[in-house]
Amino acid sequence: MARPRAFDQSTALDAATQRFWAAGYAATSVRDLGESMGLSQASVYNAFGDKRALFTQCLDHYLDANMRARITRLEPSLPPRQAIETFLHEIVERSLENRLGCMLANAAQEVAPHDTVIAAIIAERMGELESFFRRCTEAGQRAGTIAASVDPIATAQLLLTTVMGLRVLARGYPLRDLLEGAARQALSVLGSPTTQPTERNTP
Amino acid sequence: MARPRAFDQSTALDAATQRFWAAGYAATSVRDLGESMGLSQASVYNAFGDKRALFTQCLDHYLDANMRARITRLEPSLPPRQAIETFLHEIVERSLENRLGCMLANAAQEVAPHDTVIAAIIAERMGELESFFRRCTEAGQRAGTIAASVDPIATAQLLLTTVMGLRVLARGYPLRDLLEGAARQALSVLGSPTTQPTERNTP
DNA sequence: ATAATTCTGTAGCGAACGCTCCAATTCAAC
DNA sequence: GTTGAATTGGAGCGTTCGCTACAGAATTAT
Repeated sequence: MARPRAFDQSTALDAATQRFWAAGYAATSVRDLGESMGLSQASVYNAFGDKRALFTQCLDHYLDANMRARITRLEPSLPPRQAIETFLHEIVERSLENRLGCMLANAAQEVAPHDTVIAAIIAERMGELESFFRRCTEAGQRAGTIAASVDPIATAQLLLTTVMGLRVLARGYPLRDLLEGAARQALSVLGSPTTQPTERNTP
Repeated sequence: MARPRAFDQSTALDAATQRFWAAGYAATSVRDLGESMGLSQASVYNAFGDKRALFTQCLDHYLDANMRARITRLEPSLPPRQAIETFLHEIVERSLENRLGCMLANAAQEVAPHDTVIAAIIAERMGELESFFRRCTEAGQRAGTIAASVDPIATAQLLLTTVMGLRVLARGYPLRDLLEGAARQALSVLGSPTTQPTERNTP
């Protein structure tokens, strides 16, 4: 009983996400977003609300498609220690492919201090990543691949911090050697594997 | 033979730095900066050039007054391992005092990808911090307070990454327990002290 | 076909942006 | 005291900002 949308909502959200990811919130105008999505400004507002509402949708979209997808892909399919290692290695590779960094880290720095709603989203998602690292650490200890002496909570906290730090370096100091060295050293807190070696690509 | 400035250049730079630090580059207008400095727009442009030039001066000013000052204060006055530990503890404390995070990390994320000159400044300063951590690690090994088995380069890379990560978390997930746990775990890669205990505040 | 309802592009709103011009003011040098 | 160079505040330049009003196009229920 009404005219249907001439564009795909999810595709448009992808395009907008890419823009926000690359340029940040303040430096991206609604005109830029419309151009990326192939829409007029009116359609943007009609379909997504105002700029801030669109940003939160993009942030959720990004986190579902990247961080959460990575967790749900790695956690059930790999031994816990390898899941942690692969997560970090993938972050390093993605960080070297482009210098966009992580939209979560970018948003945490630019938007969170001035927007309590978005800050809550960010804190929740960071907690989600921290929990993933803690679950994997504890599972690795039960499996004997991670030293029983390490503190799973502090380890998860360090790994979360490391991921965020890597994402900052990806934007400001993007050297492969640096990112790989930091990731390798962070993983060293898991201790030597006690049953089977799970290290990869470490000369 | 000319009218002198009615304001102190350094004081004004402090005020501008605070503004940029809190709100970022794009979200701070020259009118905001003038208001913070107590100057009209014309005086701002006359004394500091355009907005971008002012930002680079603020960034340098911030880094000299914070990061570099911290290094030059700690490195000569503390044993190397304690210098590293104190550096991280101070970062945690500063991060909990306010949620401004680190202007270096903020700039790396917001400005560096779109400005090669500022990107070069940022990379150089990050290298400076990395070098500090490496020097301290090597000195600690010579002094016997840091395990000889650790890799000083990778350790410095991890510590740099940790500092950047802590600064992101300070803005998006500012929990004392999280920051302290991450810092403690990062310091654990230095190994157990072999001569005298230098740990502090670890229950 | 007609009516009802939603989408789309254009145009434009007021406000804020970075930046500049200019007359008035101020103070060291002479 | 006069001169001259630099600083100052205010007005305003053109542009872009987030957002909206509105008329026409497009589609389904009747």
